[in-house]
Amino acid sequence: MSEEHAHNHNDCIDTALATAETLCLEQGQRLTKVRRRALELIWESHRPLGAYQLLAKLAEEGFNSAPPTVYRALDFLMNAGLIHKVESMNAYLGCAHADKEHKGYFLICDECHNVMEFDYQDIHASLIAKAAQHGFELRSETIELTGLCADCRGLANEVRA
Amino acid sequence: MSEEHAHNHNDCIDTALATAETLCLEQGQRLTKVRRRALELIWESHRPLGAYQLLAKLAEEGFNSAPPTVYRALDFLMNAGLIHKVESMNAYLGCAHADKEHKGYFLICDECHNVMEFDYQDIHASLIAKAAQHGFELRSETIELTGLCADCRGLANEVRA
DNA sequence: ACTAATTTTGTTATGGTATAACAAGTCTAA
DNA sequence: TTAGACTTGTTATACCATAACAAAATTAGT
Ligand SMILES: [Zn+2]
Ligand SMILES: [Zn+2]
Ligand SMILES: [Zn+2]
Ligand SMILES: [Zn+2]
Repeated sequence: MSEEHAHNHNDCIDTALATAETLCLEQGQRLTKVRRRALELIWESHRPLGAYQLLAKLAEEGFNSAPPTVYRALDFLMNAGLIHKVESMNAYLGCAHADKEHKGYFLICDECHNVMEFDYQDIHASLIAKAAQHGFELRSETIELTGLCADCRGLANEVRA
Repeated sequence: MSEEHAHNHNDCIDTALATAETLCLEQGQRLTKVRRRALELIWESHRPLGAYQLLAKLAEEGFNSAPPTVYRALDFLMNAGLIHKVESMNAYLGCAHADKEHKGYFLICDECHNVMEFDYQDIHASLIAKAAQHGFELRSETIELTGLCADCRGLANEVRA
């Protein structure tokens, strides 16, 4: 995860939360305490967080501990475009580009479990074209790639050079 | 699902089972009764089948009705490359190209729930390249597209013309 | 401020997906 | 034939997600 490596992750969190505030304000959505805290907790790392892991963290802090609490927060955050669900992991990840309309394409490290979101217009266009060849009208895309990230390959320097 | 439309689906099943027999023989794997029947049941349609749906069908036919029965069969069939898991649906689909090394790329119809598997070397190459740009070594790909198939758009004729 | 409508949260219950752990049976090859 | 490997049976449990309805809080109109 070279882009995310050796960075001040507090910046990630601060930016994400500031973006969330702005977006919710613009769209007349309410970023309530539990929603805001859920988003912060998801952003604690670049690893996707399971719904029940999140629920446990929220419960520790005095929030209600029944599943609907966390799924409601997750639904809200997903609808607002502030997080993505990683289908292959049944887990949730903060979105770093919430202010731009986009699909979530993910690179998932099998070793450290960090996930990098990437955007790739070329692939998106290719997929639309490919689907059209089959008479298929594309609506949504789940693109989740796994493998080894740069750090886990020990190649961070070479690659970034 | 224009390619799959108006076809004799028994051919799909027969071909899939014959391929399974051959592959298992070649690889010294045992296609036992429950595994074989599970594969047939998954191939009953081009719609992915949930593990518990499959379990119910097997149970009706006198197979053991505990979850490990079905998950073991599914694990076997997936390892043998005879089926794929559709992650975004938590469901399993017969693979029509089990004899070729490939990734499963899927077009999933939101309306009729049929799934078409497609292969797309260009996209595969693009993804490897894109991953490499991030220092990432690709191991597996989950590509699941949803939308409307040709039949459900009522465009089968135009597209196939 | 008062009230009604809307949204959010609390609560209980249930359904759907998947695996751990260990025992028993079956197949295969020496 | 017997040991080892593989497969299946069985019980229990963990994890993921939603339905349904009640209560509380927020918002908007008066
Ligand atoms: Zn970060
Ligand atoms: Zn890694
Ligand atoms: Zn068919
Ligand atoms: Zn369709």
